[in-house]
Amino acid sequence: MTTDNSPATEDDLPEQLRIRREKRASLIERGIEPYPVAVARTKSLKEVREKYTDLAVDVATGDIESLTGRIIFKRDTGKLCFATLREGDGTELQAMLSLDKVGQDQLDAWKSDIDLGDMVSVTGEIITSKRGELSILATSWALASKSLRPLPNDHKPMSEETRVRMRYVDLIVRPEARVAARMRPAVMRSLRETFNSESFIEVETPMLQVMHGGATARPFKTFSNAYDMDLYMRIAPELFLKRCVVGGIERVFEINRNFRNEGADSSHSPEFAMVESYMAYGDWRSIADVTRSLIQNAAMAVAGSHVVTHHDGRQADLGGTWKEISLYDAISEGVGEKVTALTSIDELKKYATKLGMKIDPKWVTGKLAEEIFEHVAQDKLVEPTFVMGYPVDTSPLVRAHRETPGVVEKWDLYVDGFELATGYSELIDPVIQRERLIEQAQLGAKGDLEAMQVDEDFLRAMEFGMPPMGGMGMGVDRLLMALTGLGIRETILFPLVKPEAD
RNA sequence: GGGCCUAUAGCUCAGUCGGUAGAGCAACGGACUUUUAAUCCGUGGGUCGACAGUUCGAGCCUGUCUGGGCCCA
Repeated sequence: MTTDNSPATEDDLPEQLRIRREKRASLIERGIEPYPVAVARTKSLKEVREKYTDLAVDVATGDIESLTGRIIFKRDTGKLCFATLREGDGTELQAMLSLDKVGQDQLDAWKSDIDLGDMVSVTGEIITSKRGELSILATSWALASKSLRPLPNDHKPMSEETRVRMRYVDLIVRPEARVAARMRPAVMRSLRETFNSESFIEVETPMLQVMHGGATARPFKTFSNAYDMDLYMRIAPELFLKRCVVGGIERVFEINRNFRNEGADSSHSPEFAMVESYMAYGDWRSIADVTRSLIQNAAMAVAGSHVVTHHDGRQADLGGTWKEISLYDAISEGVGEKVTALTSIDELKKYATKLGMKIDPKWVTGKLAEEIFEHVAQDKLVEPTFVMGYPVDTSPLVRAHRETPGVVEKWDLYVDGFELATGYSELIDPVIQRERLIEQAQLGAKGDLEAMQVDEDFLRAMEFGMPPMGGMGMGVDRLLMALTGLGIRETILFPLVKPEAD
């Protein structure tokens, strides 16, 4: 936010903001720097907490330290003042200022100049109070940064909107926000370690693409001035990772952002982190094993167990091998009739209508089958479940099932009722691939905004020979959701939010 | 895209039947040398999301718009 120092604006400020600006001005007038370049700091609060774990009540250690933190509570009792300091990871430590240690002037200055939210450096002895609280008893103190805005009530949760709009404040006041922010990098690290231990190589492929592909989704479109042409934000890295495999990076992965210009809700964000991986000489089964390892190792890394505890206390067991169901078996069970990939669209429409579903006339046969599946089975997909065998017409990059006609070797992994990951035996025949992409392009020409384009360079790469392989993709945000039970906007530090009205 | 809920002090929220706007925390002034959301006494702080309408009178009723949340397709 830009600062506006015009007098009229200053006068319009709410009382609490105006008072703090006045305090800042007063400090400067008295020659006290409210934003010093450096303050004394010999240890973190965490280091002090870890060093003194078993002190008795009312003990003076003789150890002098300089500690910093944000003031989160203040308690003044006249000639003795208490303050709770908090540092970034949430570690707190009490600071004490007494008249006999700091003198009248410094004590008065503390009372008048220091507000909740200010950052300070306190120098003094590490002690325990008469109530046994580990504390630093100040001999001197200095302002590290003056806060010009009051912190929200530390004891009431901020509204969901305020939390998202002011994540920086959320991180100061809400422990769950601090945990969530630190869980994402822990999961990322775990994913990379799992890949590394299996000799996968991490690559970075283009986010700005000349044509979009690798998934069926609406892309964000942008424009390059230098190249004078339209570009697309990538919807998936798939086609580039497969080029890597053609080039001999036989086990490859990428963890990076994808962008999809579609709806946003509690499980969809317009930009989301995705891990995608390909394994030469693997297939849908071997890549499913890799996926399970990635998830279970991530659970172990953040929860110390394959059983994770959600924020609401509910536990989810991600351990062991996971249930597998067949997509078409589940549909057949749901509609009470035998349904296969060869069942006609008219039959499917009849079943869907009987189920009370609204049918989009643009849906192809396979899409309708998937919709029926979601309708009849989604509630049953809470424990980790591989749904095996998808229709060919919605999966243009997957090879045909080795036994079942009309089906491709694709699984979706469901956890907590949402789709967490997908995996294929990849289509490696360039001639069939071209046919599939041409079909997609024809859908696109008919107005399907999610259809893929024909990527001639990708087809050329395939024509050089692509080894048999398994591939997978998994939403990192959704993995965090599965591990924590949080909504996607709580797993993303700064989710897209519309600007506040003036 | 459709439905429902929601917007009031810095923060979290009350606000009855349409009749001059309330609480807790926070802030300001004062007291207090062992507090743990300290306590006690006192004080201030509001364009009730925006615009229009109904009405003698609107935080409250109606409409439109904007932001946020939930559910559905």
